[in-house]
Amino acid sequence: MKRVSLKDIAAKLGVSTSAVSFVLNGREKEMRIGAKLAARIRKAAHQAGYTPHKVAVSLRTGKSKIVALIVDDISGNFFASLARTIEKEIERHGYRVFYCSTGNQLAKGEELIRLLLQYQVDGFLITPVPGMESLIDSLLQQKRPVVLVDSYFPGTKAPYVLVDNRLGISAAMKNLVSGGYRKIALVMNDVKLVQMQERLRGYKESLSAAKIRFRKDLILTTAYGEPDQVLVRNISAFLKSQQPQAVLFAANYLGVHGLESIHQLQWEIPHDIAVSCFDDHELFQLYKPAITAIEQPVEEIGTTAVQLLMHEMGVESIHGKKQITLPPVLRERDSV
Amino acid sequence: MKRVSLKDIAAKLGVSTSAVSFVLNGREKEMRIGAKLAARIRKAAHQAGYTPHKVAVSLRTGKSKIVALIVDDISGNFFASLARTIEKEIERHGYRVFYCSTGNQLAKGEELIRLLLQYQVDGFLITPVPGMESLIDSLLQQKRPVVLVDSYFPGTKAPYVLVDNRLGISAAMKNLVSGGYRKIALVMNDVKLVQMQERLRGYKESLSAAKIRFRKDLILTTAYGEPDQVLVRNISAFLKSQQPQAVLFAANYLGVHGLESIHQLQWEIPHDIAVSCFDDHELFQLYKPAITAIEQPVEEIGTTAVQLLMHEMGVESIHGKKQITLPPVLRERDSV
DNA sequence: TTGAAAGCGCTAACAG
DNA sequence: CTGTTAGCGCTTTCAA
Repeated sequence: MKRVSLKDIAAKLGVSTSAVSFVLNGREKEMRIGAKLAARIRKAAHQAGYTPHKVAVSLRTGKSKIVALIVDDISGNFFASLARTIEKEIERHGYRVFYCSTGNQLAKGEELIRLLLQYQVDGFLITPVPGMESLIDSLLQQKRPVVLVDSYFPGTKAPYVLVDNRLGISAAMKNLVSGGYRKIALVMNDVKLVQMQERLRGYKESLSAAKIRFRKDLILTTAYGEPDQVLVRNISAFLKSQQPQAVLFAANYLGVHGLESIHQLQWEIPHDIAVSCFDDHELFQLYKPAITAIEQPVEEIGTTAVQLLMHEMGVESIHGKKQITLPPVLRERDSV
Repeated sequence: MKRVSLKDIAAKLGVSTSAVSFVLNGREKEMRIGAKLAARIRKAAHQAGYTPHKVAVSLRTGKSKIVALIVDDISGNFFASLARTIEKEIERHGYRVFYCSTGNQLAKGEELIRLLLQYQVDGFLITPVPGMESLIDSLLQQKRPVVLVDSYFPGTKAPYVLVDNRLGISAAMKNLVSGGYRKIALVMNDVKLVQMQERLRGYKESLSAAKIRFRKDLILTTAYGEPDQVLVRNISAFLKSQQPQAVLFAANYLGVHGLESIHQLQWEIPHDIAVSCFDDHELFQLYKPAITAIEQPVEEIGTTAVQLLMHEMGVESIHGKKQITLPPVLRERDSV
């Protein structure tokens, strides 16, 4: 039982393939094909169970109706929710999503993009990592539709959408300060991404707004990618030596491991130390006590990213800014 | 700046496209093309930055070097780890993975498979859900390479790989029984999948092995997909009315929510109730007390699945059984 | 040893 | 109003 092709059904009806093609693409007016012929074609196609051969269409048109979502870690928490809303949103526009992860390796990112280009993907949704800058620029130069998600490069021309990192940290800090905490530590990582810088900036600004002196030794910068064990140990040592009244984790994986550190130190939350974290995590609601966190508006990020991309691909035009930051939500719980 | 095509480089060298094609595919011997010509061709292709047009190749050969991984929930925990190992393993064989989720809707699964077939994917890795049976059978009939992961249909001809569910539950039960618990409740769900049945069977067998009478009222069967709130409430009510000495959760999401129920009841683990769970979760290590769980050998499942699929695709031949169950690992922690 | 040529299935310019 | 035809870029058979 072979596939039925356009040609097959054209032959059966004794009409030309082009007639069939146009009708089936709903463009019969352009060819001014008679209504009864159109009906016959549609009926025959349906009866034969015809479905277009996407690969052939793609080869012919240079389009694939596929967009790629490239993240650095497909098993991450943020990705999981993002993927879902993006998929749903993209489907509404008749596209499909191809998920890819670079596993935090730049080389793999390049390779991946080359490959995706070979597969004729129509657009890219990318959560950029350091060093990807030139790659993305070259995509831009080739006029490929690209939208950056969750981060961006300063000065980039690419549209992007991400949470307002500074605002998020400010909200968390305000919450801490109004709780009476003044010796507030920050645990961040050394990833050279805008969002980390913004979070640090938010921290500093909040301190000065609260007239608290900034102390460099209250900041721990961990190496990204170091083994969990080491991370936990480092955070423990840091907290032990600094004895802060409160600690703000600048990423959810830092918070998750930080909790472990605090547990090892046998400190009670919030009695011995208050805890707050940027980016929420399933665990934080369930933890005893529940951990206060800043939640990213993942859904909104997803839908906005798709909208921007559709605009870039000329599918749907939107007005207004193409570089967007969205407000986060402070989830006050029991750890402060 | 246009793509360079095979033809371009053939034209530049004044040779035929077929010569170029054969050389670039490393099949020059078959055509017995001269070594110096081959070298020239390779050099020119490299200089021109030639990369084959995958879509054209796919159209011509009917192959795409893409394998689809279809799961019901892409944001699930199990998927995350599975995806990573599968991706790594598949790449070793020169293939790519296309991740897809059906969102637990059968209709979407069908649609998805049709689509993937249109894109010429070469093989399928599927975590089956009830009702998918006929879909998978039809794939099998079309001689499409398919490997089932994490579940299977009784009597299916398709190769599959999954954890030994019965063994896992037995290990957990033995652990519980040897801890002196005799009134052991089981919280499961109503999904009509082999693995749930196997878990139930493991539970019953373990009871009789320990000479404990099976009591139907010690089993709670929750509706899959009911809202979290409801689930938590149901588990609370169940535990409260049955007052078991220990509870075994048959899936990790049940465990996670069960923990919440226990917390609401203000019961102390393991003092008031011992807890064990099938399928580990990040949370269980961090929870206080840490929760004993049966860990699935996800990596092994992934690599085995890929191996089986490669065999099905005729890429690599393996011997031995094609329907495989792998032993789980009991992670003893503090909740028993 | 090499090259010409026939398509894979579809679209779209062009000619009736 | 409708049909012919020329490819998209590549593989592979067949002839030279």
